[in-house]
Amino acid sequence: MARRSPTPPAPKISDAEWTVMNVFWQRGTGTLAEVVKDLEGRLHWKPRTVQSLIRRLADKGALAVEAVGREFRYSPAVAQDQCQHEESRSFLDRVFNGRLTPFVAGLMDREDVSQDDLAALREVLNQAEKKLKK
Amino acid sequence: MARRSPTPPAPKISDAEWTVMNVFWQRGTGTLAEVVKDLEGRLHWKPRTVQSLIRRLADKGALAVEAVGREFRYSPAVAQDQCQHEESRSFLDRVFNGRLTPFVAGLMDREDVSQDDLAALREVLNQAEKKLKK
DNA sequence: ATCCGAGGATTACGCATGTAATCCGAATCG
DNA sequence: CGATTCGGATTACATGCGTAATCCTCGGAT
Repeated sequence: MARRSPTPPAPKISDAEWTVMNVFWQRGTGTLAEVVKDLEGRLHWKPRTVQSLIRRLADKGALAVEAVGREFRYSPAVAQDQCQHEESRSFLDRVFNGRLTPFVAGLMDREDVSQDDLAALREVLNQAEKKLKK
Repeated sequence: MARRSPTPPAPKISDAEWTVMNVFWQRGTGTLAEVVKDLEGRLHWKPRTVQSLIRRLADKGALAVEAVGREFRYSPAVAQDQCQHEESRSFLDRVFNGRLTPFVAGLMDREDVSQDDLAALREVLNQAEKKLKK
């Protein structure tokens, strides 16, 4: 499996920060209060904690900040795809020596996958094959 | 995709520690010197660094220690499969909201996959399907 | 007997992370 | 107007991590 060299690497996002970025990628944009709202229930985090994470993300350039009146509105400054891909690569390299197949096989072995998932995966493989042939 | 509940969770292994554990899982067992030898060239690490990592892994129960004369011989105390699976789960949950298909699709989209890999993956899917039916 | 070198034990040290608290100023509620 | 509240800025603080250095001791080379 070969690598292509894409855009410059996105900032490194920590575990907790991923939780926050996921909210932004889903909403597109948001204020502190909105994000806190989105997270509450699922998470025990105090608003201060969320604010800290947002700040760190802004500092490392993962979130863009726009002043709106008294407060700030944040939006993702990095593409979800790219971050996901970089994480995927580093995960595969670290844990599976870079190889995708053993990863998938391991999951299939230890978890139950639905027929639907299987079908979706087959379709993904077909698309990949088509791309290859082109 | 459902989860099964397996054995008690393995100790959490950091990035650098994965590098070391991979060596042990491959060799089966090893002394400090052996591991240092295995790593040199690929890595800039000083032997002291390797020793620190081994110690931490032993402390957290990922390596078993057996005294052999003056030195120690270490071996994995946790199964590679299990660690890989736990990492896989936490990675998928964090980055892909737990879903395997988008992960695979993303990789296929941004990297080139060989025919061989595609075939191997199809085979994995077939096995999973067979398991499902049973 | 002596010195050296390898390993183990202990210690280091700066940066990242998770998880906030405190301080401050503006808007808001009464 | 005074008190409360909310967001931003600054600060906190234990723990983990990456990456070693020091110190000590034993077994081997000279």
